[in-house]
Amino acid sequence: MSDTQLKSALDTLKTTGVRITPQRHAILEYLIETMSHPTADDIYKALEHKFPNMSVATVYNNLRVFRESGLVRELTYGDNASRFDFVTTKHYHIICESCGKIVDFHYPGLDEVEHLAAHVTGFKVNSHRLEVYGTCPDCEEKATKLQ
Amino acid sequence: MSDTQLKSALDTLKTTGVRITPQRHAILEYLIETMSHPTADDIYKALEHKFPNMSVATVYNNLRVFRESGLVRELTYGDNASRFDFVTTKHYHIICESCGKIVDFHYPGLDEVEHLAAHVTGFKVNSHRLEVYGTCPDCEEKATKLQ
DNA sequence: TTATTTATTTATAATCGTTATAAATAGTTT
DNA sequence: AAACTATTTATAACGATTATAAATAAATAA
Repeated sequence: MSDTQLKSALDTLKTTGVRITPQRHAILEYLIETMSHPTADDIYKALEHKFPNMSVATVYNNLRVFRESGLVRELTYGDNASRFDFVTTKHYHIICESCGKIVDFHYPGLDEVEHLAAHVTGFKVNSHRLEVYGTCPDCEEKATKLQ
Repeated sequence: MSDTQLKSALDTLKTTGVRITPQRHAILEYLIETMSHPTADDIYKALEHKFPNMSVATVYNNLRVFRESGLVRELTYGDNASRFDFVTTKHYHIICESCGKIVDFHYPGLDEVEHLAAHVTGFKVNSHRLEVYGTCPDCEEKATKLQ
């Protein structure tokens, strides 16, 4: 299944005239197979045994290429490093404020909010961002144990 | 009305034992009276005629104090500068992807999303963030004129 | 095939928002 | 007034990201 995802992603790149280099292949592969939401540096470190000479800039450059092709979503967090997410189905994120863990959850699209916002402000709406913040079960348990 | 907002904000600070310095007063005043969502640097520049010797660090320090007191909300945008918003009523933001303008809009709290997320992931939920992205009327008009 | 053009990678320096640090100043308490 | 504490200022440092230029690889033309 993740194999077909990779193939389809490579196809998308090919049809838009983006060359598939070994580095790009590896970054995509890693993004698909990992269940985490890695930073650029995570990816860089995960692949350094395979590409000892790869530059961080290459990771950033290619993540931008993937983002522009719609294959990857960038999750930005203020001063902290962005996290990157291979786009599969539409989902939202819940983030642990204690350890930073990001977990996916599904929710029917909030079309209503978009419509209301468009109506009230006169904007032409493109998209929205929704994130939920809290404490994950692990951190919650640790916190209660300490008391 | 913004006068009572300022007074109540100063009260909040006083009761939590935070000193009210001229700089803090001015920053709060500016945040309340401006209808924009300024960056730390915007605030710094807006007040430099009044406080020629004020340091940028002072602006950042005090915005952090205000945030921790719950008076101010920080809106983070990846690599770009954070924007700061005096907390009045609960509202969401719609952001123009062309010029960066931020406009407020109201929407009944998305409690349902929080509940679902908590249920599905086992997290203890604290808050959420929702933003809508699009093009503001001004930029939309400019875009159509160019064609 | 070889030559030429173009895209990509690498290495490194630069940028920019933000924070840390330490000295100077102002305010509070004794 | 003296001692203590909070705050401001000035400046250096940090860390994520981007810009730059040279080196390399791939694609196309001759």
